[in-house]
Amino acid sequence: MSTIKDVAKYAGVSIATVSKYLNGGNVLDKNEKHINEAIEVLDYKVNLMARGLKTNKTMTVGILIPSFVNIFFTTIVSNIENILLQKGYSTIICDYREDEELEQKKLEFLIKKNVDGIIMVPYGNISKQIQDIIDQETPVVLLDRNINNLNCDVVLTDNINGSYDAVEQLIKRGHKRIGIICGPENIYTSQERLKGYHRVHEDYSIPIDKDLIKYGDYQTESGHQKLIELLNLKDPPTAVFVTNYEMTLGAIISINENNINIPEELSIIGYDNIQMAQIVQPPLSIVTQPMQEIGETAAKTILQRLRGDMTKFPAIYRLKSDVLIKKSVKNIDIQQKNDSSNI
Amino acid sequence: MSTIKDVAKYAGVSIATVSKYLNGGNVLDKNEKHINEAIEVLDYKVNLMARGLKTNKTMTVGILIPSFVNIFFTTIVSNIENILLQKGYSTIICDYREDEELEQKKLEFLIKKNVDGIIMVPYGNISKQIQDIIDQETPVVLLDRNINNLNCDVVLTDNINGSYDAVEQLIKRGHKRIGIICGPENIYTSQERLKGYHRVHEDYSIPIDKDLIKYGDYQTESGHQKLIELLNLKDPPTAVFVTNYEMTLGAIISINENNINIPEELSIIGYDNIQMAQIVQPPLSIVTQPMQEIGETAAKTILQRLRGDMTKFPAIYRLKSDVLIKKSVKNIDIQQKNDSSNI
DNA sequence: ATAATAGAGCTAAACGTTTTACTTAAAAGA
DNA sequence: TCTTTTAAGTAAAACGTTTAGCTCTATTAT
Repeated sequence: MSTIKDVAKYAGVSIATVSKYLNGGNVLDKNEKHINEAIEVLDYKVNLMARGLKTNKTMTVGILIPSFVNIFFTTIVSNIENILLQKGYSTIICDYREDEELEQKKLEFLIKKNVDGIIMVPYGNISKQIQDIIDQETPVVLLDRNINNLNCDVVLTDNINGSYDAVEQLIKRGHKRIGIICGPENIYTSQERLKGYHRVHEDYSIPIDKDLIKYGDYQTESGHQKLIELLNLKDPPTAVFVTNYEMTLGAIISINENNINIPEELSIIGYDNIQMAQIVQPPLSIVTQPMQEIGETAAKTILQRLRGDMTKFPAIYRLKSDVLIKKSVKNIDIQQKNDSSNI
Repeated sequence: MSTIKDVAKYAGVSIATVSKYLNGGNVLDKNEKHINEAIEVLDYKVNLMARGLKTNKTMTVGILIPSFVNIFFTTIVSNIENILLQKGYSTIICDYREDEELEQKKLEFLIKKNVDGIIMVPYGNISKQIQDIIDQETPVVLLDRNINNLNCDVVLTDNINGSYDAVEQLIKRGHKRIGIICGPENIYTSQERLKGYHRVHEDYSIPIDKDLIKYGDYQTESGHQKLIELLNLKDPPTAVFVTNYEMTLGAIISINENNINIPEELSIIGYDNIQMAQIVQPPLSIVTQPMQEIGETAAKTILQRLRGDMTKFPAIYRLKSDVLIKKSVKNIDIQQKNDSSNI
């Protein structure tokens, strides 16, 4: 492996001149030519370890997500990675398999690796560690979930209004008993999505039956389980809103297992992931999040901070989600009138 | 940030002694105590750049996959990452979005990052680059796809027999006109899966109708498209074998769009990903690959090579896949007899 | 008692860069 | 023409480690 020394010797200039040129400095035209030729001939590649040692930069961003097998997060990561790469940054991507302890360990690991910045989806009780990292001048961008009382840039989806809009669509189609399968009570997105459910009920003056609110754990199996619980209620809901992708999958499995006729017997709105929405019959209504935009915003924000630009810190980006209503939702206004006349 | 110098001073020993201790050397008990105390008090963390500069190791493995949004590959990556992390290696994971040019660029990027080894799923015409990398003593492990005439460790699934077994199940249930949706003709797994299809037909002395062989591109849309083409044949197949996850998804979409009754009108066997197999009604028969084992094997192999152990190079690991037959496959032996008696 | 050996510690050089402070040459100004 | 300014080049130190080769002390063998 040839070094900058070899290049300098070959080009007939000093090491400092080569280094200067390599880092965008001005050199005489003839020297530029010689240096370029030397680099070409010697197949010179800068040693990033040596450079990093001097500059105290690794040109690396750590990314920490709950799971590699969650298409929502990997889509975002793919976008982030591509943007950062273009700017010369590489990424170390870790998942913590939805494990609080592993989350801490992997975060430590990233710090030990001297990453210049971190983009992460927080999960457990990790705000102190994050604060320490920020205090040591390493920028952090939070993804998807906010942490209160933490001065940190964060990119969120507007979960409250996404949820609000979805449930509103159900209400407008005559549904009054609407089940919701939430995530864990202590998770940010879960709280927000439930809040949207509450608000829209309030705004339309529809009382909420506590039995219709089920708390899952954002995993497939809990979606499966909680949907059955909803169906087994004495007075079951006419529609169900499932608040993440995995649980939606679980709910669909339940529906298939029990041969429930969608939307005749039950209307359903799910969350995320358009692919699944397409293969389910009838087409599934969903709340979609702007995954590309989330990735872009996170990447741009960390790049800004890495540049040393701390304007508007801490920045909160709250991106809009979209509600796509398909055939999995039934308009029951008419039927309900029939029902009441039958009584 | 405190350095090894600070630790040495605090502990009252030389830098060399601290370094030796840090790297597993023996020191006097009292010195060990002092050094540990110093590390604790000063919150010392070894500077990996400096270490890397000296040792010429980055303790980093590059991983290159076709797509971050492909659950087959991300599952494998997750397994690899976790094993490598335990051994102190970090990973730089890249995807090339099924783009030959990007594949080359990202591979170069990994090399520029001085990774100690590479695990990758090859795609385009990249054997020369890989050979160069191996020649420069950087170990490479190929995943999922083999490249002929390249001396390189490789971890494969036994695609031929996986495909053979799947189609055999169809034949045993009386199917004689079996459609196959293959991947691109130039891709290794695609060729192997088609080979299995050919072999089993040969072994059961069933002639192959060329019209029943369709070449897709391993993307969702081609599965969608090719299934329709199969259905529109004058003499359509009674069963279809779809040879990867995305195309299976596409095929399911077609089936739903056209309200085709599975398995009454068509039997189907898909590929990979158990989650989807569960949400489809009736339950989908699939060929599953041992993703955990693939990841483990790849990780262990690269670790072995990084250790300098070159026994049995180049090693070829050929792991078995499994065929799960569910209700999406119909036994048409009886019906066929009826059919013929009706003629 | 002395020589040989083993074990631990130490000094100093090296890894490949960047960067500061300085030198030199050329261009501009008086 | 002589001085000042500007631009480019250079020597050398520094970044934080590892490691070869040496010294010193304590133990073992003779």
